[in-house]
Amino acid sequence: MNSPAILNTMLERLERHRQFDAEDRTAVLALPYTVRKLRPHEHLIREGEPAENSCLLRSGFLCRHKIIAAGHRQIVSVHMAGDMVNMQNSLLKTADHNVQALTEAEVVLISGRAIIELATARPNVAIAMWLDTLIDGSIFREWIANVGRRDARSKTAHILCEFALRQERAGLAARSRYDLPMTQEQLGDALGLTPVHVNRTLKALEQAGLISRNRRSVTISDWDALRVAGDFDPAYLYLELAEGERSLVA
Amino acid sequence: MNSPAILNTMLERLERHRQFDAEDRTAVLALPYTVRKLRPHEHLIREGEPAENSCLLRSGFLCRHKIIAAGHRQIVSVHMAGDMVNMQNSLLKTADHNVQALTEAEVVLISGRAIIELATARPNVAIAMWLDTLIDGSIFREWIANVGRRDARSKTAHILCEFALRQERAGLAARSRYDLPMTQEQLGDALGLTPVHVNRTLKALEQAGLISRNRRSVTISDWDALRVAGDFDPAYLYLELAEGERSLVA
DNA sequence: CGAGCGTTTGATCGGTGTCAAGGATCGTGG
DNA sequence: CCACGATCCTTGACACCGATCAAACGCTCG
Repeated sequence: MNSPAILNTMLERLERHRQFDAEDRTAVLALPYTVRKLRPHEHLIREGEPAENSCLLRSGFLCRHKIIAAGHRQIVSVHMAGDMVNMQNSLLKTADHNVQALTEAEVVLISGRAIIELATARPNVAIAMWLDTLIDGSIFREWIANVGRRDARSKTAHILCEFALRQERAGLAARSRYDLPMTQEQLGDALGLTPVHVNRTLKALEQAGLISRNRRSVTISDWDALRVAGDFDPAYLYLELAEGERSLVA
Repeated sequence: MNSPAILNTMLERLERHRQFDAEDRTAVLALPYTVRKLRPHEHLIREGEPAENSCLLRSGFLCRHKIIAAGHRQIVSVHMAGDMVNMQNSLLKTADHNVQALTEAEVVLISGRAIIELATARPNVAIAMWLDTLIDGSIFREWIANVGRRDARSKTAHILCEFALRQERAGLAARSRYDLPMTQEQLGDALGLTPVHVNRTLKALEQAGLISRNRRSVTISDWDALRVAGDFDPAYLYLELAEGERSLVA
C-alpha cells in the first residue's frame, strides 16, 4: 500500500539536509500515510483545532495564514510541491494558524505520532526534519523583515524573487518565468498590502521593465534589477545545499 | 568544570516540552559550554558569518535582527533569560540574521556540534529541542501578522502583552509590571514603525488608561483593554505547557 | 448570454513617515 | 558636587505612501 514513489520526494528533501544511511531511508519510506486532494480555498486545518497530521505537498500550492481582528488576514508562508507543511501544528498539537489550498493540491498526510516515532527511532532523520523546519523559520524571519520594513515596490519585488527561486528549485518552472498561483488579493495578504495597491505596484514593476505579466504567470525580464529592487539575497532560503556538501551541520 | 546549575535552566525548559528519562537528563547536563558576557549593543553573531555556537540566555535581553537596504533594520525576535537562541544559525552553519544584546547579558555557549551529538545520542532530547524551535517559529508567524496587518496602536499593544506574559513565565516580572529593555527606536525596529510614532502610540495607550510608563518600565493598568487593543491571544506562545501535561506531543 | 470573480483605474482620505527642535536623563570626568 | 556630552524621549508641522471607496472592465464557466 505504501508506494515508495510518493515518499521518495520527502526522502530526497531530507537527504539534502543530512546524510542518511540505509536504515534511515527505509524508515522514512515506511512511514504510514494517506493521500488527500484539496480544492482551491479548502482548508487543511484551521487555527485552534487539534492537529493530527503533518503533510507533504505533492502538487499545487498551499498557504499558511492567520486571521486578525477587523477581518484582515496575513499569509505567513506559501508552499509548493515538495514542501513539508504543518509539522508545526501537528507536533505542537493545536494549530496556531490555518493551512489552506491556493490551488488544486494533493497532499500526503502523515500523523504527528508517526513523525515522533520516526524521530525517536532514527535520530538522523529527526535532525533532518528539524533542519527543514529551521529553514522554514529562516523564511519567516525574512518575511517579518519584508512586511515590516520594505515599501510596497520592494516587498513585491522581493516575494517575486523568492517564488522564482523556490519554484526553480522545486523543478516547477524556470527562474525567469513561472506561474503565480495567487490572486492579487492573496498577494496583498502575504505582503501586508491591499489588493488595489498590489495591482498598482505590479503595474509599476512592469512599466519599469522588471517583469511582465500574462494572466496568472510572471516573466522576470530583468532579474538583476528585480533583485536590487527587492533587496533580495537568497541566502535565507538555504538553496545551495541542493548541490555541494551533503550536510548542513558540521 | 560543568556546573549543573547553569544547564539546569536548559534542562527545565526542555522538560516542559517532553518527558525525559535519567539518561536524557544526564546527557543534557553533560553538554560542554562556555559562559560569555555581552555589553549592550554587542553582537553575538552577525549575518553572513559562520556560526559555531548555540546559546542559552542566562540573564539580560537579546534580539535577533536583519538589516535591509536603506539602512533600516527589522528586529525579528526578542529574547529573555531561559531562551535558547542561535540554534538556527549554529545548525544551519551560516547566520542568516544578527544576534545582538539589548542589555548587559550573560550567555552560555554550546557548540552546534555538541548539540548535534546530543540529538543523535538522545532522540528524546532532540525532539524537545526541535519543539523549542517550533515554538520560536510560532512566534515568528505571529510577528509577521503583527507587523503586516495591525495598525500602530494594535501592534504596540500586542508586543506589550507578549512581553508581559513571556517575562512572567520566565519569572522575571509580574504580568502587570515589567521592565521593557528596549528604547523606543528598538521597539520601532521590532514593530516596523519609526521611533517618533512609537512614542506617540505609547503616549496614546497611556492616555487611554491601558498602560502607564516610568522610565524603562511598563505597568499594564488595564490588561483586558490592552489585550483587546492588541488583538492578543497567547495561544501562539504555548505557555500552558508549563503546568498541565508533560509533553506537547501525543 | 449572464453571473461571478478578479483586475484595473481614478479620486480622495488618513495613518505613518519625515524633519526639526527642545527637553529629560544618565554616565563621566573635572 | 557640578558640568558636560551623549543618548533617549517628546512634541509640532508637514509630506507622502498606501488605504479606502467606487466603478468599469475582462475573463471564465455555467
